[in-house]
Amino acid sequence: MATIYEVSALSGVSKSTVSRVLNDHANVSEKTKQKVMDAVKQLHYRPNSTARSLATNRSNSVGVLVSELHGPFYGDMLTAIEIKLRAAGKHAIIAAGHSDAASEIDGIEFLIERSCDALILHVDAVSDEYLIGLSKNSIPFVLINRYIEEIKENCICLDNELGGYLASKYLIDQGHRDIAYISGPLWKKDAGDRISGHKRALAEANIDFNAQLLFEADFKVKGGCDGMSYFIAQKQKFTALACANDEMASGAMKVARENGIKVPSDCSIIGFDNVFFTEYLYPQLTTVNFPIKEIALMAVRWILKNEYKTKDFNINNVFEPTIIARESVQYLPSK
Amino acid sequence: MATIYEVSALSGVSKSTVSRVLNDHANVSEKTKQKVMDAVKQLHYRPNSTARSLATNRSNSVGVLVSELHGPFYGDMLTAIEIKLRAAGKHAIIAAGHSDAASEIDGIEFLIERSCDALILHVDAVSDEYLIGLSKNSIPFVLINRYIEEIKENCICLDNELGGYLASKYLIDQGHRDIAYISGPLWKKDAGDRISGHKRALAEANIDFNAQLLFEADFKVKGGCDGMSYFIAQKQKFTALACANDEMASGAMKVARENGIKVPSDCSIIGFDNVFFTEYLYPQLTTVNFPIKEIALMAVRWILKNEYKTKDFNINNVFEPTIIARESVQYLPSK
DNA sequence: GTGAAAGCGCTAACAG
DNA sequence: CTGTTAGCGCTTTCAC
Repeated sequence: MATIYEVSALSGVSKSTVSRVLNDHANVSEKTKQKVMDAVKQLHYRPNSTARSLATNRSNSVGVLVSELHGPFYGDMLTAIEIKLRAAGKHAIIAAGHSDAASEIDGIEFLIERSCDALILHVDAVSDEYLIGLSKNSIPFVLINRYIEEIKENCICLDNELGGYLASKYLIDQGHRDIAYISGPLWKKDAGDRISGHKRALAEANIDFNAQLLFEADFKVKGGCDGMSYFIAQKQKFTALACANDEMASGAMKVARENGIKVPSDCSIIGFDNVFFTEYLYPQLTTVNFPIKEIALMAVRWILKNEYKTKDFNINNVFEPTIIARESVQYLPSK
Repeated sequence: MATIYEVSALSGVSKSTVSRVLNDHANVSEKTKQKVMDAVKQLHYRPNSTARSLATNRSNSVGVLVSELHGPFYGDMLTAIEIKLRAAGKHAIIAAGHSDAASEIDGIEFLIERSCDALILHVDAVSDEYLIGLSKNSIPFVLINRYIEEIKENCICLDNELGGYLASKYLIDQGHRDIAYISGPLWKKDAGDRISGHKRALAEANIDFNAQLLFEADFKVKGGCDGMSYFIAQKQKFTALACANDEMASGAMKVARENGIKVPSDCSIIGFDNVFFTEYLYPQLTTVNFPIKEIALMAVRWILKNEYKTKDFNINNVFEPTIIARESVQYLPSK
């Protein structure tokens, strides 16, 4: 790899000047600029960004930490972030936290060390305190899908409680009163919020919350399978099932089918997230839309505004979920 | 952020010595080691990896370039890579190429600039020549899912031709002779290989290839929908459909259902990749297994062996696909 | 407009 | 065992 020295030598100017033309600084004559550019081309020169970072203490790259790398949800999020960042001439450095506090902190520190200018974090295991502490640090960051009062300006999230409420309200409006619920891990904030919304909807309709109709799973397909199997074994009556995400809903649907339970005629099912494949399930899954793409884009705007001062965007910190009605929920006439 | 100078000052030793203990070099007395460690702890010192990279010309991070960041396929691949790399104390820097040659090259150069030690590439737009040229460069890289004769040692891939062959052979063995095919973009090597395999299976069974039963799509769900719609409109007779990937198969299944075509009794469908959600479709999709996780892991082993000389792994360059029989293909009794 | 020189934070010979 | 001295490749005052 050619260095700035060689460019300087070949073009016959000092390396300061080379640096100037490379960085579009004012006060460089057209002629020398041309000479430098020619040398650059001839040598296939590309500045070494490590050296540049060291000198400027700035890397034009933002670190993105997500809990998981797979799953449709994170995929959509990362894609949106990468495209938007790249369009702004910045780069994304992506790492995974695997929903484990130590691993998440390790990931954050890795990204800071790599001299990222700013961070986009989607973490759930790390404590609020850690994050609040981090905010006193110099590195700016946005938190996706998490709300912490003390640093709410840094948070961009969905109103999960409202989502949980809307889902169950939708079921209730369709005539259901015996509603089972498959939750995510209750220690996760979003899982907790969604179930709170569920309970609020029940309360509003004067339906007692039945603990036997609650199953705590893991946000994965398998958990949905387990949940449905559990409910079937319990022999509890339920005409509808709300799931805290779509993967679990698809698992539940599969088990229902295997047990001869018809969806939606025997049991209505509603998901959460509106992940791409919900549309390809049979029946197509009714779910709650999680505008993850918009949220991810907003996170990038936040970074562009607060770290790179590119433009003065309006930042919207909380997004509202909406119901996507498809085929998996059916009206239940009251007896 | 504290620097090595401050650690040196606080502990009362030179920065070389600090550097030595930080890097576990031999010949440092227990006592000074302790002093340094104390200072490190006290100052919350973490070495700046940018400076370190510049000095060593090595970053302990490997660049991963994929065509897309979303989709179950890439998600599984990235997860496997990230976990394995991290277990070896290395880090992944991930970028996307978006199946566009310029963008892919840009991504590769970005990763090189960031002084990655090695690269894992999953690219399809960039030319063979570029890659061959790159191999003459100093940076080692593995190519996932692409075979180039000249640099075959760097390639880790699936035998796509065999996969295409097996899929259609499976259909033929089930009694089908009128087989439609929805392909990926034909300029992509893997799409081309898969269809070659399809043709070989047909030829072997003395079935003429019918160009009207071929639809070139884009490997996306939408393409599968379009393909199925096209075949229906054509009014060509076909009792089975092979799709070059699962997303397209799911799209085709959806359109079939919307048109009253029952899968598999009216039309058998086979996919390719064995992506996680195939199991949650209805009927569950019969498909060709693409051991992407194993392939991704092998790529990391390649890097560990060739760049970091950690262990002398055995490298397996080509993997074989297998049929995963589920519910979407049915035996067709000959008349 | 352009060059010289210092320095970003760290590692790596080379002495001692 | 430890300190001194050069850099790694680039940016950035400060002179001219």
